[in-house]
Amino acid sequence: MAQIRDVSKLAGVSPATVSRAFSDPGKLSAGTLKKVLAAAEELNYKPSSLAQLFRVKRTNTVLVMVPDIANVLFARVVSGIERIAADNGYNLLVIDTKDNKDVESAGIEMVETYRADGVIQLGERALRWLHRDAEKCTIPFVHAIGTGLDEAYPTVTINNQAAAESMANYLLSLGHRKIGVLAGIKGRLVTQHRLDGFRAAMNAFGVTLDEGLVEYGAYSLSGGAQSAQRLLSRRRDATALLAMSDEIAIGAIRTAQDLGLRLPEDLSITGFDNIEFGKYCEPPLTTVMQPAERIGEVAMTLMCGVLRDELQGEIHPLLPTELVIRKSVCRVEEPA
Amino acid sequence: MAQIRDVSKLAGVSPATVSRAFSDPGKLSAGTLKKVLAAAEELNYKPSSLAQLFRVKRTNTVLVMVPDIANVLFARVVSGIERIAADNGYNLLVIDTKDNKDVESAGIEMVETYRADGVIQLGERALRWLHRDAEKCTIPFVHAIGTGLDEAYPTVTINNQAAAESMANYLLSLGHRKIGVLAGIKGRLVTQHRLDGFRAAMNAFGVTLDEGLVEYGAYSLSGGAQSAQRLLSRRRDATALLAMSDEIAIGAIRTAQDLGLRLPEDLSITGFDNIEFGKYCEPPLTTVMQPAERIGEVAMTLMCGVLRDELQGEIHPLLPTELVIRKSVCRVEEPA
DNA sequence: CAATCCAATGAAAACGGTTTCATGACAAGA
DNA sequence: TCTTGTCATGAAACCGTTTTCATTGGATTG
Repeated sequence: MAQIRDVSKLAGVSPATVSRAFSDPGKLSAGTLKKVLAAAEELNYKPSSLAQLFRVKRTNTVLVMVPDIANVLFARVVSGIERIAADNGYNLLVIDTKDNKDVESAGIEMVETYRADGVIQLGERALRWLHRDAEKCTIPFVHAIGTGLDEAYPTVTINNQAAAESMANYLLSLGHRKIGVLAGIKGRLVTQHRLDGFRAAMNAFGVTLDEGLVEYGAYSLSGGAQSAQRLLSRRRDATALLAMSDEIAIGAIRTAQDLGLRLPEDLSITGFDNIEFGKYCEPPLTTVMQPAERIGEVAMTLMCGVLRDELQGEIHPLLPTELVIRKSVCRVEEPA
Repeated sequence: MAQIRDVSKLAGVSPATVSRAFSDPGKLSAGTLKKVLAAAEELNYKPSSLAQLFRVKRTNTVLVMVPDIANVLFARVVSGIERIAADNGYNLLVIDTKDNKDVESAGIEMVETYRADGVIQLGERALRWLHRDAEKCTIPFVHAIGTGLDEAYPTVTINNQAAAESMANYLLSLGHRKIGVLAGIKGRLVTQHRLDGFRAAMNAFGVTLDEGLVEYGAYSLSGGAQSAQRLLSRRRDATALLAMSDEIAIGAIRTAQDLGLRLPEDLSITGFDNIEFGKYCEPPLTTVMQPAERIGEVAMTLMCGVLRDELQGEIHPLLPTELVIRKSVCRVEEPA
């Protein structure tokens, strides 16, 4: 590969001039610029990013840490991040953390050792706190699909509590009182918040949450199928199941159907996220829309702000969710 | 951030020694090593990747170009790539090409300008050929989920023709003769190959493909729904629909159900890929398994081979597929 | 004991750009 | 005409490592 020196020689100018021809063409006279560009073209010269980045000590790269890249929701968020990153000339380094603490903390190191300018983390834990000296950890950091709204770093997520509450309200308004909950993973804050929202809605309706009707499990199809299996084999009095993700819901639908239940007549089921598959289920899934791509876009936009040191506006945006009513829920006859 | 010079001063050695303490500790005497490590620890020194990489002219990074990162199948392949990359100390730069030629050709430039050591491309077009001088384009390149088996660079994919053929055979063996095809995008080679396999199977059974029964469309849920809509509104004599992806199939199931068809009694439907959702459909989808994660793993393994210049063995592996029989297909009564 | 060899280390030259600072030419203003 | 300012350009320092090559002292060999 040709180097700047080769070009400068061929064009009869200094390396500095060649450098300027690429980084700040306005600084050169028209004649020199043309000469340099011609020489560069002839030698097929392209500045080495490695050398450039090393010199300016920026990588133009942001690291995205995903708990599971194969998960539909996360993949959509990444897609949104990617779009904005591309628009702003950033590259994306993607790491699938597999929920593993060690690889998460490696992320910080990547910024400290200049492999990335900042990190966007998706999901529960804010890896920032894994740093041995969290208070002093000042790397550019954005947390998406998480929960820490009171943190110093930007976060972008939805109001999980309110979203769950609105879904519960919908169910309640249709007469459901015995509502089972297919919760996600037990310790998770998201799970907690959504459960809180559910509880709040129930309380407002004067009914208290029956702990026997909540079942925890993985945020996945099989997790949903299993949770539903456990719940349904224990309790058959629920008229509706509120699942904490569409995947859980779809898994539950499978189980319910295998158990011979008619949906939604015998059992209403609701999801959360609004992934595309929900629309194609049988019955089509009633759910709450979470703007996944948008979350990614906003997260990356915030990251751009941080990196350019011109962050402005809300740094804890709460993106709007929306009830998506399809056919997996029906009215339940009020007991006489 | 502390630099090598700071550490060397504190430890009372030369920068070279500090460098060796990290890159090749065996070269140092036990005493010096301990001294250096202690000094580094005290200053919280970590070598700057940027400087290291610049010096050695490698990035330890491979670029992955995905047509659509939010697509379930591609996301799984990326997941496989990621696993192997992590195991081998490589980072992954991910670009969502959106099927856009311009961003695809930018990928080559990223290698030429030292932003990545090589590129793995997923999907149809081998971007390598976008290079202005393809023959001379010698960047490390691996093509996955593509088709060019005769190329000079490694490829990893499945035998699309054989896979489609086996599915068609299965359908034929159950008595189906009027089989509709929900093909993917028309120009695509994958589509072509799968169609070839289908045609071969039909011919072997002595029935010729009815062109009126093939419908092209996007490889997506909505694409499948629309293709099915078009096909079914035109022709109602098909007893089975062979879809070229699970998403197409699931979209078609929705359409068929909306049309009031009972599945599989009135219409059998088959998919392709074996994404997880297929298992949870109603009816559960009969499909052909494509080992997505494995494809990713193999692709990255090949890339490691190329980068280390020790490529050995088959460079055009054809990964095994497998018929996954569930419930979306039933036997059709032979006409008397 | 002298001659060799080896292991441990340091000095300094890369790596390929960017950027600062100096210089010279030329135009405008006094 | 002399001064001042501006613009285009070049020389050289610099970014933080790695790596080559030279040096030293101690161990090994004949």
